[in-house]
Amino acid sequence: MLSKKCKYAIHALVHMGKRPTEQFVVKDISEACNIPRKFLESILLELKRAGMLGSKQGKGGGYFLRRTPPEINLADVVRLFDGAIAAVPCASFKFYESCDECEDEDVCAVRDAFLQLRNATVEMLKADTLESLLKKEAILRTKKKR
Amino acid sequence: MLSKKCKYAIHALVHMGKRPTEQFVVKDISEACNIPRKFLESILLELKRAGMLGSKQGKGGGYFLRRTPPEINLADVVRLFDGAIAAVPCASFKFYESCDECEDEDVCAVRDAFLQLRNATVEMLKADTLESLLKKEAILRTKKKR
DNA sequence: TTTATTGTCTATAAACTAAATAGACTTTAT
DNA sequence: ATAAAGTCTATTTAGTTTATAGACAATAAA
Repeated sequence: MLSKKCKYAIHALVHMGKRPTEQFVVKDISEACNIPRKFLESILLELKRAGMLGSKQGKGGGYFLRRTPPEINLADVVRLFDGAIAAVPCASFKFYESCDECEDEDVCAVRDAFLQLRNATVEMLKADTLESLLKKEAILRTKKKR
Repeated sequence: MLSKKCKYAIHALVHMGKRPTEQFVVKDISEACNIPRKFLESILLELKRAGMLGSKQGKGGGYFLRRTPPEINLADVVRLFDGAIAAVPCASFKFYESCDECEDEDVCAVRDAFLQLRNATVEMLKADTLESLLKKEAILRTKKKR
C-alpha cells in the first residue's frame, strides 16, 4: 500500500496538471482534492525540494509545475515518498539491502520473482505520466457519458 | 514493501516445498531460513489457520504442507499477511475502500492506473507457485555453475 | 510603509503498526 | 512420567504515519 502522503501527492500533481502553467495556492488544492491543508503543505514542499514543483512566496504566490506533464511520472513520486518500489529489499535497485533468509541471493527464486515484479511495476509506473493520466481521465469521462 | 512476516512466510513455505510430503519442526525452518523462532511460530500458526499448512502436536510432531506446491501461490500468501495487493484502497477488490481525493471514482485516472497495476501484479503473483519457484531455483543454480 | 497573503520551517502529538519475545498451556510418542 | 512439540495470550519495544500548531519569511498591493 502507498502511504497517504504519496497518494495525496499524486492527486495534487494530477490536479495541477490540468492547468500546467498556472499557479495554485495550497488551499485550492487542499479543497479540490480533500487533503488536510497542513499535511499538504509539507507534501508540496517535498515535491518542490525534489524539483517537481516551483513556488513563489508572498501575496499572489503559490505552487506551480516545474516540469511538463509528460515529464512527471508516478515511479518518481512513489520513490520520493515511499522509497523502494520493490516488495522486498533484495529486489530493489535504488534501495537495495540484502536479506537473511536465503543462502545465495543469485539463486534465490523468491528474489527472482520479486525482481521481475519490480521491473514490471517500474515500467508501468513510469508510463503513468501526468499527461497520460489526464488523457485517460478524458477517455473515461466520454466513455461514461455514452 | 512486504512485511517481514510475509517475507518470512514465503521463505518458510518455499523451504517446505523442497520436501513437500515431509514434516518440519519450527526449529528446523527457523535455522534453515534465519527466521526468529518465536516469530516463525506465529507465522506457521497463521498459515495453518489459512489451510496452507497442517500440523501434528507432541513429540514427533511438526508442520507440513496441506496443499501441493502448484496449489500454493504468492498472491494468497501476500493477501493473508499483508492484506490488499493493490497500492491504493480504491483499486483493491478484496479489501476495497473508497478514497476521498477524487470526485468520481469511475473517472479517476489515478485509480485506473493502480487498478491496472493491481491486475498485473495479481497475475504475476498467482503464477508464482511453490512449484514454479522451486523450478526456477533449479534453473538459476545450473545457470550459475556453467 | 503597513497589511494581508502566502510559502517555509521546526516541533510535536496522537495513533497505529511491525517485530519480536515471554511464558503458560496442551498434546502426543516413547 | 517425561521430553518434545505445537497453541495461545499477552506484552514490550521501537518505529512510522498522519496530522496539527505556531513562529517566521517573503511579497504584492493598498
